[in-house]
Amino acid sequence: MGAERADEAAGEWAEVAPDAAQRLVGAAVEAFAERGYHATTTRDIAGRAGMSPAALYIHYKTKEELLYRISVTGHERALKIMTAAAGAEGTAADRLRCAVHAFASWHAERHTTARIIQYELKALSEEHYAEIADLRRKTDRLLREIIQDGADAGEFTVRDVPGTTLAVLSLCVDVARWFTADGKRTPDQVGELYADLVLGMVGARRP
Amino acid sequence: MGAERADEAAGEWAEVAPDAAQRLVGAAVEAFAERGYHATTTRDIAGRAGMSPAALYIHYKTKEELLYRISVTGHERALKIMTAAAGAEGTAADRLRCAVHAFASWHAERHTTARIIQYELKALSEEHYAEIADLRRKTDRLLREIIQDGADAGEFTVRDVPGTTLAVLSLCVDVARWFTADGKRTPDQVGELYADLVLGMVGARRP
DNA sequence: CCAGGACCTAAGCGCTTGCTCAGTCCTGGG
DNA sequence: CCCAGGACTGAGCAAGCGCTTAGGTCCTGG
Repeated sequence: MGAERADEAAGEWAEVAPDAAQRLVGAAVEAFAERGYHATTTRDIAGRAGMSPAALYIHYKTKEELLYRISVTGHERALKIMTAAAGAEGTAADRLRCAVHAFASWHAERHTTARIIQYELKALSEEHYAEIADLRRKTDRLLREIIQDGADAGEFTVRDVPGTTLAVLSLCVDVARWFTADGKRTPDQVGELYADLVLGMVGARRP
Repeated sequence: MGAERADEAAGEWAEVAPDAAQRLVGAAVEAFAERGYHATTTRDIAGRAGMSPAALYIHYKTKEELLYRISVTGHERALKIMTAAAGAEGTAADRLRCAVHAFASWHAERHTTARIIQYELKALSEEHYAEIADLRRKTDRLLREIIQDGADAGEFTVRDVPGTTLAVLSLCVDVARWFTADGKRTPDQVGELYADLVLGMVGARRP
């Protein structure tokens, strides 16, 4: 059965209580990432968590609430990563390297969660979407500030700061689409490669 | 009604005959791009095309066949763009600039079609997916050859040719996710920006 | 020892889905 | 004029959907 794999996935959601709710969110992440939100049935989620379909509704009001919880948690974690990188010591190039490495490798390491939060936004309710959009704008702003700092300091050569910010975020986010655990690159190697490529994009590649 | 907008979208599918089949594929592109394949109903597609639900099945055997047709046509067009760029005259840098500009701006211009062919692959049947995967590998190979040429000629500074190829493709493909017609950038401007950024990635930015 | 709440299930409701089919309409060749 | 055949529709089927309800079983504290 898939119950064991669902338990593995639930490791990322260790702070969710009670245990049944944690198993359900783990199962939902797995199923949503594999098949997509709309193609996943509540019966499938409950089955992966080793429960009857009705058990889902004791812990979550609707299927959409499950998606929302996953989305909030994921976005908060992504924002935290970007905040840490933006607040680090060093030159703008150091901070950009750090941010891209962390952001890209997170999208590889947690590609199941990342896939859901990046590609199922349209399945959220309007109110929930608005909340998520706010978190996304904050992440965007942090990265833009790093790039703007580097441009102001003459470290970077950037023609279009918002456009470059968009491209860098887009590059990192799309890792979730193509990354597979059985590929030839580890998440850390992806982070390394991407940090290097992005420093090239802003004209600040190390010698 | 949405029928007029579906007709507009069908302009891209001018060679599809008869007329009803063309309107249906236009309506399907619009609906799939807006809501996603699984969230789109056959009733919705038929309705946008101004027909009854049953009319769809005269021209297409299943809903999946409609997705498959869109996917094949889209991938063939993307491959054609990449082939043209790869076969152009000039240095590797010229060809890379040309390829990225064309590929990225196509993903912006035709972002509805592109969104479907890039993000609904998992909804295809196994046989159809295999056929599409072949087209994707060809596109990938063409871009990799350009980058390899530039690296061999000493025009580019690239540590990891397959990895860089993956990143460049990923960057262009993801345009389909974020691009909207009412944004502040035209498809051509996106192509321009992206070509410039990618030349930076390979360490060959023009002065 | 048992009351009561937390947790879970079997069964199933009302609805929507992809798809079918008998029959109607329309067009063009004889 | 007729009528063959393709395009299309109205009605609807079987299956599957999200979600609810009635009723159990267990665990805990008094």
